[in-house]
Amino acid sequence: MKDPTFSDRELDIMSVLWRRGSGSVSEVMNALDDEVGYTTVLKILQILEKKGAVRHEAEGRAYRYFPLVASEAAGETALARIREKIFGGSAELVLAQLISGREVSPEELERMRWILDELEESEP
Amino acid sequence: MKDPTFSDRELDIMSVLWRRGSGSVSEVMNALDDEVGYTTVLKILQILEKKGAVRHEAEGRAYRYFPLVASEAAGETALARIREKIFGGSAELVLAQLISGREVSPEELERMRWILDELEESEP
DNA sequence: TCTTTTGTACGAAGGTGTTCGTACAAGGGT
DNA sequence: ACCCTTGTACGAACACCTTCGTACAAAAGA
Repeated sequence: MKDPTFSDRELDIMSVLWRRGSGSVSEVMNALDDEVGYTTVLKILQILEKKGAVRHEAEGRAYRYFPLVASEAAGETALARIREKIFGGSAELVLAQLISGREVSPEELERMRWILDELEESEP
Repeated sequence: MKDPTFSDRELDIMSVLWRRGSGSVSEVMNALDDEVGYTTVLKILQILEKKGAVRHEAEGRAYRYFPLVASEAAGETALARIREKIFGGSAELVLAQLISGREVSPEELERMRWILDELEESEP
């Protein structure tokens, strides 16, 4: 699946699968923030399956769904679009927006510096 | 307009207005990457106007459209969603994805460090 | 065994996004 | 005066997303 993109509800459901690793229909339904009917969740999982974003295995009488698209791949696509269309292609502006208006712990800040350090080492 | 979100084509068009500051229908149409009919662009601008995302002024016989929603506001909404749903709420992971697989110039890297430095100063 | 529960499959309805055709108005050029 | 260009307005068509009702199957409980 190239350049994976997801609609709002699809993303909600993929998000559950990424967090938990897998999920039955009822597990996913209960993990969602909004109240969504059982058959609605099932339907969207079937749509995601047709798209190649998830697969399922039988588990007793029910199905267990697994993500096939990695969250990083979805993140790359989504982030690239935002950077390009909203921030004029500037990664700095994305970073600025990312940390503005939220408290970032010193530990997290440390780790973010570290990420930048690593980049510098690999690419001199 | 609270928590501004835009569909694909709407975002394309807002992006043009953000970059250029304003645009007539034909200016926007020509600035788009895809080939889109004149009346399609007009229609979407009218929809954006009804939503309160743009306004227009008469300019001769034509209209000139101006963005009312700031790109930062759209960016905040979009980025928050991605961080939450795709990266499990982690800003570090967003940063990691942001710089992975693209060359980042030393100057840009410097400026990104500087953004983190500034945050530390303001929030000790 | 009969009923209830738990599950999948599928179709239909309603909403939104996207596209363009067509209609119509105003100016410019000849 | 008459067309051609350039512009807005609007409706219709089509696709996709989201939701759920209904149908049906299988297992569990009475």
